[in-house]
Amino acid sequence: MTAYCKFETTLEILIGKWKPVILLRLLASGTMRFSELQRSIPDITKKMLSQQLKELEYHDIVHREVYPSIPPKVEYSISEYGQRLTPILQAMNDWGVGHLAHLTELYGEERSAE
Amino acid sequence: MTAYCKFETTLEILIGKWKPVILLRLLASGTMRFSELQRSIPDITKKMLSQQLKELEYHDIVHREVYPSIPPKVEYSISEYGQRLTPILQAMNDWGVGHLAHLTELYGEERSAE
DNA sequence: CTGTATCCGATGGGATACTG
DNA sequence: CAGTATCCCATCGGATACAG
Repeated sequence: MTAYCKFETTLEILIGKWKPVILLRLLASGTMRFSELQRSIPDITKKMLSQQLKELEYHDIVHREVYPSIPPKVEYSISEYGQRLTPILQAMNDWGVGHLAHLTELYGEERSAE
Repeated sequence: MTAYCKFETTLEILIGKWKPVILLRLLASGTMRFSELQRSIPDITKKMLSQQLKELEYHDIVHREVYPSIPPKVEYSISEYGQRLTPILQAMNDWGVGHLAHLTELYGEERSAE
């Protein structure tokens, strides 16, 4: 019974202003350094990037590889386990694309951005 | 290009403390009155129920049917368009259930609720 | 380079009272 | 019955400075 009410769990893990774009970048590029991610997401601050990555890492969706060199080098990637999320992300993306069109139908072009 | 980065859209529509449980109730029961929904979700306030329903209605996921009687009667249901979300909700639910088990594997029983 | 700490304003959601 | 209005607090996220 309670086992059938857990899509909030998925939602909670994906919630966070920058998690979607971080996931998208990592899915597209495979592996990225901290600074690469930061450069590829112009408006994100180090604090938020670090925080959101840490949460994704806790949930084993993102893998963090540290190279103990000077200067430090840290690489992020989608973990093997995290790959299992990609069909859902893809489905959500497809629905989102269609939905923006649907909103335009309903309310017209000018309000579709709401 | 930009058309491929819209799963945030889906996320935004589903975000809201009570939307998942509202959707679940409506999916299970088909059609429910405002007061039925409120009774079936013990801790929700009228303000939040009304607000979250209004947002779901704006996105054409929930249908609102008003019966102009005294006392007023309003029934809510998942719209036809909204049905197209259910495979995603189901997929998210399944992933969520599996993920809670995964967290238990990773961190043990006592931390799986985090 | 890869972060953490602090402060602070914006937003989300709860309690309560009021209304058509 | 089915909401809305108001106030208030907790959490989230941005700016900036500091650190290993």
